[in-house]
Amino acid sequence: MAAKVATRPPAETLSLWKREQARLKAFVVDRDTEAWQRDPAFSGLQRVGGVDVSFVKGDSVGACASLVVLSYPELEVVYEDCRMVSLTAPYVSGFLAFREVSFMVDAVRRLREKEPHLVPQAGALQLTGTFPWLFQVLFVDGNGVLHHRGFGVACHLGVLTDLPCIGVAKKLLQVDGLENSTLHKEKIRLLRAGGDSFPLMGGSGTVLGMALRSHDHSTKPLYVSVGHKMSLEAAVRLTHGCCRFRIPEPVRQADIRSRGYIHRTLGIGGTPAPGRERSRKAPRPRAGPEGVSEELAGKDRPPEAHSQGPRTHRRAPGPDAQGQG
DNA sequence: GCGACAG
DNA sequence: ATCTTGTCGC
Repeated sequence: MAAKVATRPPAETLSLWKREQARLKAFVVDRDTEAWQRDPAFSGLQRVGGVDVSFVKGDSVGACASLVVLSYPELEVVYEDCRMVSLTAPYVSGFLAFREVSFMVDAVRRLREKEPHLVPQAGALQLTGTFPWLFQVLFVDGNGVLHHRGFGVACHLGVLTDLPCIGVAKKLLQVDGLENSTLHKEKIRLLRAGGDSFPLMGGSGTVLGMALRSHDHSTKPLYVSVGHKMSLEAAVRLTHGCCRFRIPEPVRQADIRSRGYIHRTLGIGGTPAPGRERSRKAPRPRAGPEGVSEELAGKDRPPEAHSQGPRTHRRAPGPDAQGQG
């Protein structure tokens, strides 16, 4: 049965949420805090994470939250955690975090708890200093400081977990004077190669984020903004370095896997199809967080097979990611 | 009434 | 955010 979640929150609630955003915003660090972030080749970066929440169609409560960890620079999945959750807050633009962020924090906490179990081959993972985060930066589906009040979900998650976070949105949030104008579209047209970008300046003269052409064969840009503990420049450069396709691989894998989990668990649509769960050829019912298995690791083929076409060389994620001004 | 609306 | 179907290119 498709349960329903509260409709639009009363103004009083939104007021509280705004206050909470303002309170937490003071903790955002919008500069590089880690050595690898300043390294031209991101030397020392070994693990990148991605989070996403997918929804059950026709059900405003049921969803799947997922966290994946990928190796860098190979971008192969080494960890996956999918979990069914019950949403309590509706989606309100500007308040996305209040709908999704708690599940993401939970997933991070689960990983941190079972992390000692997972640290694999001692040689393969040379995390110097080693309070060994299994991942060192988290990609978030949504904006960071590019937000109505400068505190999008990527900032929110960053502050709550104290982790470096990058906000990656697929559409421009038209805020602080930013608009999807003719001029904006023209700037997009001028992005020629993967890694090209231009700054998004708010009315106050501050650069809120960057529009990034994530790879050579992508026309629609990504909108990258600082979440936490990372400079915008490093965020853009790393985002480019994590794009096999338009969407950064950590977020893309989190999305694919959370949707797949829903599909396998509930069947097509929102109908709990009891027959489907087991009748499928895969006898293995679940792939839980435990999976650091090889089957989970490299076994998926990207849907967009043509994107990796004749052009063999990707741009090295080097100092070429600046683009227009 | 019109336009905007991260996910 | 969500689904579907077909089509194209390699």
